[in-house]
Amino acid sequence: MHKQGIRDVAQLAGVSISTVSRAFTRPDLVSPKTREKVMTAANQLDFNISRSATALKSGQTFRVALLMNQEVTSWFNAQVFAGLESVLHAQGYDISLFQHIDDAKNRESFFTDLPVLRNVDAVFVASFAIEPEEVDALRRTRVPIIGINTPNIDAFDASVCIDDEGGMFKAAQHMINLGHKRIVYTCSAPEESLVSSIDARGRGFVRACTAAAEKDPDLHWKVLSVPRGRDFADSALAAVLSEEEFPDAICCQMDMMAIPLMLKMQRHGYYTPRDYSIIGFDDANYADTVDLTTMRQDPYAMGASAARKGLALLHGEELKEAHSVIEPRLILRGTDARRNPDQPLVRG
Amino acid sequence: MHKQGIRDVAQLAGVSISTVSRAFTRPDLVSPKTREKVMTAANQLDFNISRSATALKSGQTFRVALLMNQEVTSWFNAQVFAGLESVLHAQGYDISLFQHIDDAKNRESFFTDLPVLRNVDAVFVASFAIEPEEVDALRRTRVPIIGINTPNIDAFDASVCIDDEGGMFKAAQHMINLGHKRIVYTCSAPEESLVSSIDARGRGFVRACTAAAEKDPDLHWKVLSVPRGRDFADSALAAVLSEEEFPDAICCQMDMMAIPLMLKMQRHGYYTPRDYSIIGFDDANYADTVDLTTMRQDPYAMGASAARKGLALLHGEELKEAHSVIEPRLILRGTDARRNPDQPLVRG
DNA sequence: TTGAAAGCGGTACCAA
DNA sequence: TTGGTACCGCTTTCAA
Repeated sequence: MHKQGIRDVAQLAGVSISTVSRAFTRPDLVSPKTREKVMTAANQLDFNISRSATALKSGQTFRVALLMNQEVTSWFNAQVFAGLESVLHAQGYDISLFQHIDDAKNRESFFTDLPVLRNVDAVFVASFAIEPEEVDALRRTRVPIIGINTPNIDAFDASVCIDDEGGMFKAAQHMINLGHKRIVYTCSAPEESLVSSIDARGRGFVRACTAAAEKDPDLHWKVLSVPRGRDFADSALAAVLSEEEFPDAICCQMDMMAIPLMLKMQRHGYYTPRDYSIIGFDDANYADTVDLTTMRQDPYAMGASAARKGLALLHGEELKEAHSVIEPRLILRGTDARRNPDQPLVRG
Repeated sequence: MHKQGIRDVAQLAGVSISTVSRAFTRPDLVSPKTREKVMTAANQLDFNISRSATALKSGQTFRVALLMNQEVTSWFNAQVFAGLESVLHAQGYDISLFQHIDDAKNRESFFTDLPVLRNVDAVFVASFAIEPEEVDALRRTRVPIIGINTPNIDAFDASVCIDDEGGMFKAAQHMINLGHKRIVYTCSAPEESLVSSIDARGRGFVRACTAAAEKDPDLHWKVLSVPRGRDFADSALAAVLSEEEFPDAICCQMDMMAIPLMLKMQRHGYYTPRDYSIIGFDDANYADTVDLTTMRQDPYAMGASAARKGLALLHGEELKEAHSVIEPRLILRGTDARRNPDQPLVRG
């Protein structure tokens, strides 16, 4: 039994191929009984409209590209992907995924070969900055380019970003307000090759602490930067434990840093909130389980929002708000406590 | 400036469109200097071969479907997706994702509308069983159907599964061998509508315990089943804590259950491995951080393997081994310890 | 090595 | 409301 095409259906139903096409795409233009005949025939022959043919004819590709750092499997990337998917799949779009764009080789080959040229209807960029010349390359696709948590937004037709700097400013301010005097910020060092959206968080921390330290000479703060990589949490743990004085508050660049840190700190005798306060960023997996106070962002919602903007753009609509900035929200849980000023700082 | 097509390139390069086509797809059939001319022209006009047109002409769709339970964002699903993606993307295939097939409505509409009919080159099914009539529906697509951790494999052209039952048998046996006498299995209850691959794990537990209890009358075991859903870990915690006697060993259906359990148990004064042993299943996120002894499976590798099988199948190749079963591996970490027979069981 | 031309499976305009 | 038909952009056979 051969593959059945639109003309087989037309023949079986005793109508023209135009009518078959309309029965699928504009059913309202076909009389009910004709439509019925067509659908019966189609069902009988296991026929369905070919997306490739529709795409070719329409000039659309029904495909978008998603560029990301590292793996899809990370919490942030998976959420963004799922958010995009939730609105795009329903509209008949596939997502063509380009992972590990932070790898210099991938990046180079992506932007020179530009496999997306004439092959996607929109490009989404998640959480890293693209260079001016890469922007130029992307522009050649002549499709909307939408940023999600991208450090610079001017290169994009639209964007959805959280206020990384403001969020970490709030987190640090919260620690300051609790009376903490020795505050550290643990983070993975920015990479020279790639500006990532989370690098702005450090600036928020520094800004809050600088301002507070001016008014309060007893307040000390420090940035503990460790290499990005598999074991960055262990590196951060080592960095904290080898400080001259144990901090009474830790601001973490992200929950994936904060959670291992607080868990492993226990093994060294430090308990939160008894001995120190700790605040994360993201409200990622297990943050609620370990009762971590953190700054919440919702990458799923950001992905969905970006997808809606992209869709609007490629339908030629004007966006009311092309660039959205979302404020992360302080989620108070159990790892922050007011410092008792009479109690000396704990030592290991 | 209008969109540039193959004939614009042909004209600019002073060749025919056939030559342009060949320059891209069969460069070896074109003389070097002609190819050079074509590529220069193509680059100048931002031209690239259209995947839609290639797809239409070739009869392939360059798209596969992936059906899954629940969200892509869960550890297992994200890993499987990434594994598939890692081999399929490189070969020019997109993945069309169908999530939440466990939802009765989605499931119904998917199998009756069958949107994948004539629109994918292969179908992958992750971690749930499909009904005989659903198999029939899928068969109408006339494309290879590949299972990943599917309870029944006979419906599939190929499959990659782990031995869920055998793995949990090993886990339980390990607890038994450590001398534990009150062993519980915590799990989320199977759903009536959907057979999931993890439901086999309970059988492995029961089999190991039944055999051991026959030889050792002091050995007691029990299955603690809680409703599937958002707070299944809290339900399991409650179930364990409200047992008449606190167990000395806990086998968990999955790490996502074991990790919250061991963490929250601490708040109630129970520490592992001091007071009880606990073993998970999956080796998922944070299992290493919390030092959880567990059974490892590698869904990323399974996805990649399934993808390779699917590709082979749709190229018409014979598979050496259509159905693979992978044994999960016991990863010994810090949450299991030999029970001291002289020490009475702890009480809360 | 290159070119001409027939389709792949639809869509949509124009006519009836 | 329905049918005829010219494409959409590429691949591929056949001929030159």
